[in-house]
Amino acid sequence: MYLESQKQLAETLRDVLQNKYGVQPENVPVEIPPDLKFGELATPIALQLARTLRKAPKVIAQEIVAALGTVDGFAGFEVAGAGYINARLERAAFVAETAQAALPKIAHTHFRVANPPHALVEHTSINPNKAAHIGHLRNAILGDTFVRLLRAAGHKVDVQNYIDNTGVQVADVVVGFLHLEKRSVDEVRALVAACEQRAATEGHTAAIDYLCWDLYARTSQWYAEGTAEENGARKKLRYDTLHAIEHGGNETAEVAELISTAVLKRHLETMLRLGIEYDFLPRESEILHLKFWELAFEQLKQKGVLYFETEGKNKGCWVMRRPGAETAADEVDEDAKVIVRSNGTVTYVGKDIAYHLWKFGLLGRDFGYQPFFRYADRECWISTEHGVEPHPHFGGAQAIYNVIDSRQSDPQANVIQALRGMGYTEQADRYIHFGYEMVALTPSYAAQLGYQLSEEDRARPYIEISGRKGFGVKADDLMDLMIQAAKAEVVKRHADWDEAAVMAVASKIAYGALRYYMLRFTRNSVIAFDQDMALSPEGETGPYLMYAAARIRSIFRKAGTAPEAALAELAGMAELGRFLTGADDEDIWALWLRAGRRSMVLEQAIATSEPAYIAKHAFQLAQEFSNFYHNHHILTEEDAGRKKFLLATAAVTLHELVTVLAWLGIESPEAM
RNA sequence: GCGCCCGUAGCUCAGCUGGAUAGAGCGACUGACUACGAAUCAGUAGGCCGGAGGUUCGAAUCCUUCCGGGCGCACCA
Repeated sequence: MYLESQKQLAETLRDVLQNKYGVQPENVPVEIPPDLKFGELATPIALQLARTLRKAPKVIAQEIVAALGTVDGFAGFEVAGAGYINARLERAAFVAETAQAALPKIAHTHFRVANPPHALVEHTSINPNKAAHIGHLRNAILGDTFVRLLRAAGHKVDVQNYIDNTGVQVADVVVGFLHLEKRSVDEVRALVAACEQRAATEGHTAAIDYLCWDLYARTSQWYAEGTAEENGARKKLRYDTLHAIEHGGNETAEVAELISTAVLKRHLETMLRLGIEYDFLPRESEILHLKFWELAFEQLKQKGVLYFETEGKNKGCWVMRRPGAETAADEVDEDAKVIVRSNGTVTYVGKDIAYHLWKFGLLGRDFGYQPFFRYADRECWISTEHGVEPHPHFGGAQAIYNVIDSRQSDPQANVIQALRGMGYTEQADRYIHFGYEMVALTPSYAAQLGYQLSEEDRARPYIEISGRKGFGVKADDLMDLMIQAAKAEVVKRHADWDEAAVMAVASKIAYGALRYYMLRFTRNSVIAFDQDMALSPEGETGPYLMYAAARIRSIFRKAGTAPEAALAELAGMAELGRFLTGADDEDIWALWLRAGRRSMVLEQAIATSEPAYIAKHAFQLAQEFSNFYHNHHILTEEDAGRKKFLLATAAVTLHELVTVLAWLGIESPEAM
């Protein structure tokens, strides 16, 4: 609602400027003033035009206000400060329309886009060789939330989780199974099956991903703990194993397939706990076996992006210029990125270029598809060499978002550079590296988890999770710990609830707390995770937001009416203005204004690829409601009309809060 | 050496395309439950926005430079 008012004012201003001064500024800024006393919208346009029009800003502002006259939806305009134009909204109309928009039927048609953009979001992408950890959770939660935002805005979105099932990390656990533990293929197969059975009864700590977590650590250690000669042989074994897996069609590759598939299933289960689902799982093995690279290589050579180096350190390689590289034409570009090695094999970036050509539908070849994992209402597909028919089609997107941590911005930039060099500039512009910083632990939480910290460590703002130092938290363990902690709080307050009820609510609180904590920080800020901070009922946390919603629901239970009914009643009320103009009513107006701000915040969050804006918005909404709740007693209000209005205010808050929390992937319990 | 990110209140962080008195949470201190859930709310203290130049009517925001911190820069995946 707010967004519509803002756009309308900008348009009207544009007309006025054109008619009166014959100017067409690139953009007409319409902002939200720092304080309600300045109105609900404001523009500094007169200040901007002062120079070109050679007039005092205040004079221009007055002229514009005069020319604006009356505008639908606005109560008036005034000149303030050095030359601001402040706009006051027609409050009653704004409230009525915001309430209307919250009614179910209208809400659904609100964001129907005629020709929806097709976006592809890739996130999670965990090496399928061990259990997911806390860092992976930030990736998946960020990606999943962004998917929800795009879908809320009416985009068509495919969610992909890229699986590197033929990489060194998988090779390492395969080395562990075959050479440290000396198991045969059949033994590994039996072990995978046994783990699955045990996990079904004993829980996920008995599952294959937990087992691999330890084996992977042991193998990594084993590479370095022998004599120099032994270690050399072990390194060779590692790369021979890797190459056998890449090549396929042998027992080593079969073990890799068994392990990576079983671990992948576990990752999907882990993420499903947080409501995170995928549409398609493209695997590295198919990119290799379906020879995506050969097609890409032809294109790259043809378009001159790759050239064969005949001099210098990269002699004998096919290389590509790095973005922003400047070298004279006759000089050897020693800094160039190698795409094909002198032995003829392709590097990681090369494979990634091929994969991204596929994403944009520019490769001319497709994966085979087969169903892999069943969700409540849909199927998750996986790539395969020879797929089933019929199958859905993925790829060919107009825009892509890669949720990958910031450290990988260099290879990402190389892929974008290659696309640009091939003339796919539009695609390069819509290739978004959705980067984010790492998740660490607060020193106190690291200590709580049992890690030994030095004096120096304790003074740090955060403790980095590091395989080398042995700091790591499995995602499932973390969620279990959080549920236990939440459970203790729920039991304290609801001694009469049965175990199932307590667990259901405790899980919602734990998952919501976790998701909110991962989302409240902007992407390029390091998160120092702390369970107690995330679960705190006070402050900017998930539980605080859920509590606000639970309290509103409680009001409606006591009032004996439903939020929808309260909103519907408001629609029929006349003279809403009388509830919005009193000296004590400013906080109510502020709340409606916040409630009407949803689409504005959504647009901003998508434009900047920053889900944290939504988290912030949800918090402010809850906070303003709590303020309102303490200032106005709803159920004892004697003025019947005013009581209805207060109830509708609570109803619109609940509706907005629940909607926005759903975008964040957070469910709020009825009571907590 | 080159490139990217960061430096805002005691701590952790917001601050939208430059705009009105720089905000929030936590922590500290004061208050508010015989009214809808106190897992709450209200208030107070706390800031030369890393330093210095510059552009602008206007800079936490843009440019230059320096200081301090983090991360990248493989014929590894």
